[in-house]
Amino acid sequence: MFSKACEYGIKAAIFIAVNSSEHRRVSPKEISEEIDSPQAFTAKILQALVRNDIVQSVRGAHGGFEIEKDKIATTKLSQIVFAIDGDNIYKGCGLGLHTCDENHPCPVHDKFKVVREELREMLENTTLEQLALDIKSGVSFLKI
Amino acid sequence: MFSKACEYGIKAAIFIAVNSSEHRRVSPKEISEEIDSPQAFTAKILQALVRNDIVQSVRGAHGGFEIEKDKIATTKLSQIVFAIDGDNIYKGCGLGLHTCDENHPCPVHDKFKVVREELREMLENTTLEQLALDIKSGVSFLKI
DNA sequence: TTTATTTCGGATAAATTTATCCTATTTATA
DNA sequence: TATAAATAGGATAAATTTATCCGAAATAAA
Repeated sequence: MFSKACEYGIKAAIFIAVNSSEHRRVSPKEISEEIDSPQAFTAKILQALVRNDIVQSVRGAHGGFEIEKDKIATTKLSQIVFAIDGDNIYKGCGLGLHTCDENHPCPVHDKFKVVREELREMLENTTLEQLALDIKSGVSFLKI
Repeated sequence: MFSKACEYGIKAAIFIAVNSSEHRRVSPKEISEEIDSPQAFTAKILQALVRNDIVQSVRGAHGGFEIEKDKIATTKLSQIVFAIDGDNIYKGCGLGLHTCDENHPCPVHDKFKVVREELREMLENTTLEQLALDIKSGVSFLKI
């Protein structure tokens, strides 16, 4: 469904959010350990999140990654997915046609529309804050 | 969402179904032209569909690919997807956790469940016949 | 100002997916 | 039985995704 990069990106953002809410910056090393992902690759994905203004980075000693408090509440899952995988997952044609719309639908266009719409809504209605809260309270998990 | 291989496989199966319903066998060349896919790669995918007993092949002169009439009506989209991509798309964890269930959910487990369920239902309730009929009547399209 | 710490970013490698090529095998028919 | 027409399948290549490595740049603190 999502690329590995996107899976790591989502989990990393959640972990950063959890720690930022407790005023702790975290390093790629810490992040990759907590979300069980390759460190250098995760660092690349973090760069993408920084460029897309989803995560803040602080270079140098005592640096690390963090997310502003307001952003934790306002950032949607869709923004993270978009920053890494683009919007093809909930916008593109299910069978890869270049043009696929009501006038020129692929064979699964109508049936797919429902699923894609459900996915889009889910991504747009889920905030980093909600996901981080469940991790903090031990209701959900980032690895294993 | 689906792999390229899976997209080609679905479109190929629909095209074969359309032609089989008119008692015509089709070749990989014809198929790849009609669904706009690379011929040799498509041929590989057809082999997989044959091995999974979704499509029949007839070797030698006047051979080609076909689908038995009953199978057109009973084959579900889910079977084609399963034969090529497996069931990870609607069974696996959205964030790639090895274990992800009610007892040990990933952060998006509950929210994802709805989408995955919708997808699974769609794939299991859509038959090749339905898709082929829309192509025959010019309501939907296999390329462009 | 030097040093230690930390992210940034380019180069490269490994793995997987997508795609091509060529020969073997099968089958109908002349 | 020979030939032509087809699919099967192995080997290989190209493209993309995933992953690693290392030096450059930035920053806090000694």
